[in-house]
Amino acid sequence: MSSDASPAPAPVTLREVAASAGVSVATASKALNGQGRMTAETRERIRETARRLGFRPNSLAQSLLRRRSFTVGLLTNDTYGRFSLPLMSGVSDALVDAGVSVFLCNVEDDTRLAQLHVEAMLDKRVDGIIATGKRIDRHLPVDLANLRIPVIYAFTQPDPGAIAFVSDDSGGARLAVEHFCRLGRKRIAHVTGPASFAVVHERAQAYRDVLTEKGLPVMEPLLGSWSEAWGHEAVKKLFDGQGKLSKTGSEKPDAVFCGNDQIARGVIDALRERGLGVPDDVGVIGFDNWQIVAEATRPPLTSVDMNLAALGREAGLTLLSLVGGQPAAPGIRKLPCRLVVRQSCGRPPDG
Amino acid sequence: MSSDASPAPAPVTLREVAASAGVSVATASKALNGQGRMTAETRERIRETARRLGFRPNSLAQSLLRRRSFTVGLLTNDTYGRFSLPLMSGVSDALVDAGVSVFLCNVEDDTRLAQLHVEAMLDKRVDGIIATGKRIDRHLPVDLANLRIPVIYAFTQPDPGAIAFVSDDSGGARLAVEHFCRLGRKRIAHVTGPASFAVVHERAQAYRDVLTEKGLPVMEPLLGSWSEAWGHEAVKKLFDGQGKLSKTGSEKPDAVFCGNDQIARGVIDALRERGLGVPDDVGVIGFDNWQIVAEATRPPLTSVDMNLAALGREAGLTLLSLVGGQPAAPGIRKLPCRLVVRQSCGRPPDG
DNA sequence: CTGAAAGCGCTTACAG
DNA sequence: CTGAAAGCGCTTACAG
Repeated sequence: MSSDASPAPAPVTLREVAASAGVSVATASKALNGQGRMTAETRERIRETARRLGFRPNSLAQSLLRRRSFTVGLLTNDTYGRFSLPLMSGVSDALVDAGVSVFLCNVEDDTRLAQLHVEAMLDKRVDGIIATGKRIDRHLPVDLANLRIPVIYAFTQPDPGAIAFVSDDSGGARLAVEHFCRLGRKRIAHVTGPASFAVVHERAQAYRDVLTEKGLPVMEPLLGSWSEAWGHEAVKKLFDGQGKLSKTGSEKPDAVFCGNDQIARGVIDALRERGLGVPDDVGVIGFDNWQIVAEATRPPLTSVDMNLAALGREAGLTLLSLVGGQPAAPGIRKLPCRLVVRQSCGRPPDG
Repeated sequence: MSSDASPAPAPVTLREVAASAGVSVATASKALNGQGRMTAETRERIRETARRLGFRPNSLAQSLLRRRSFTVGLLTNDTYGRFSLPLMSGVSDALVDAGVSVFLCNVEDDTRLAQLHVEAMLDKRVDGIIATGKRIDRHLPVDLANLRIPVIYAFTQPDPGAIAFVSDDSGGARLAVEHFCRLGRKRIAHVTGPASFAVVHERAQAYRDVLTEKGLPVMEPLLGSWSEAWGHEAVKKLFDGQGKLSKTGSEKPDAVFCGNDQIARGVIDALRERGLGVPDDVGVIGFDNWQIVAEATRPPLTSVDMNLAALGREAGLTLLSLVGGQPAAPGIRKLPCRLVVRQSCGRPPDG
């Protein structure tokens, strides 16, 4: 009972199991671990005794011997994290079945706090560390380069020579733009976030590449903030006054690929407010597939999903194999995004 | 280096420090822990040696002796959790300074998974457990009642006789409705979530109580889903046809208190679409203070904040004191909400 | 003032 | 086939 002040009964130890079964602790240990050689009856008797007493080995003692704590540290600065959360749950899922538990370390952007957490992890002899964050192009405020345990970076800026998993933003952007092309859209605009984000450039380049490949006009991407308000403003820029399509003169876009779902939401609302139909007049695709936003948008938003839970899984499994002594090549692994189709793009012309 | 296959150098042990300083491990231990009696020079020499070698005590060994692992388990089923996240970061912040690390256990609504995590926690000899979830009136899919370590419930249904922290939803609702009254609103409606949620009734009752106290007309709360779509629909019900105010006949509301921010967002959008101004014609208040929604709403949404980070802090500190052997009375502690005023309610009449 | 010994709970060679 | 011994890295009475 949580509120009961009575002294908690100590957990039963191997020594007690051994005594109760009339064997030595060594034999008891071997019986339970399937090690050594003994009669099947002895082994079964010991196992039965352990079961009866509710014996569970003290993981701290085991860790001390094995030099392996079956814990890992998960560092993140994405406190209110819509990015961290799926990633964390992916990591956790990948590890729980291996009996590995995850320490959650909220480091904010605070070097002192980050240092504190890293030291706590090291003191607790975690088997490895996963570093994650809220953007791919920023490093956590702490140096993880020369630890004596494996480190995996996921969705955050890695140290040189490290192993990192990130989403393939370029591929994700291609998915979106190619989807528009497949639907017969011809004048595709791109409204995205600030120039200070690496992904803004990466996605914009993919946008340009696809349009160039398809022989469609490329509009200069509109950079702004990651907000609905910017979505509204961008629609004003795109649909007021003369259009700015490089090849076709003054025609208005019939599709907008947005850098995130909030921008897309703003774009869709602004289009509706000026009497433009989505998807009939203009198709819209977002990025992040933030379910709660994408589904509330009218109509529900088609969006690029970065597969962050899968990314977390991969990071977790790779860390596990590193801890297990398997080698792994350093470098940045880009994991594919996927397009989640809802109703903001319409059907193919022949569909 | 994470990707380097060279054998990791073992961490330096107390034995090495002792050898290097020319003392016994016992003396070294005492020197570093400020225990025992020895000359100031000896102590300082040992400390200096430890510092020079980068000695950090193995927390696993210490835990084994002290019967205290300086870890706690945090169970949650709020995977994509906008509720869990601030709560978790509150817990983590409260504990990190005490050197206590937090195991993140994502149990979903899966009994097997929850059991697995609880056993892992017990095996790892966590000092205590914090159970949290996505709603106050649902129990996690696992029994935490008779563990031999303290358990604190936070924002989830507790076991009888346990210690729990929850938000004061009734008080939060009062805050909202009284704010409307203070601004001179007279016909205040309430649009909220499904009847299956306890908080729906608790908040609705507070809504009725305040209006009754103030002698204002009480409208029957409109129950629906926690979605923007329901916000739209509710506006239709409230503003189409004849009004349904019990005392004043057919007058339309001049204020809507919403059960969450998404409903509020839908209400505000719907009002604007029918040409009603917020806050001039109708004031709107939400619940949850989900920043990203509240700030994107036009105008930005006044909302009730459940202070979940503070709730997490309290839960963490209380667990700490329980672990430290302080007694604490069982029962449910309701922590106050706060009203975050933005622009959806207007200024007071004389403001 | 300092060190040898015992021990936390377990595992793993090594004897018998 | 089973057990005594040593040891993981540390701390804490207890001697000296």
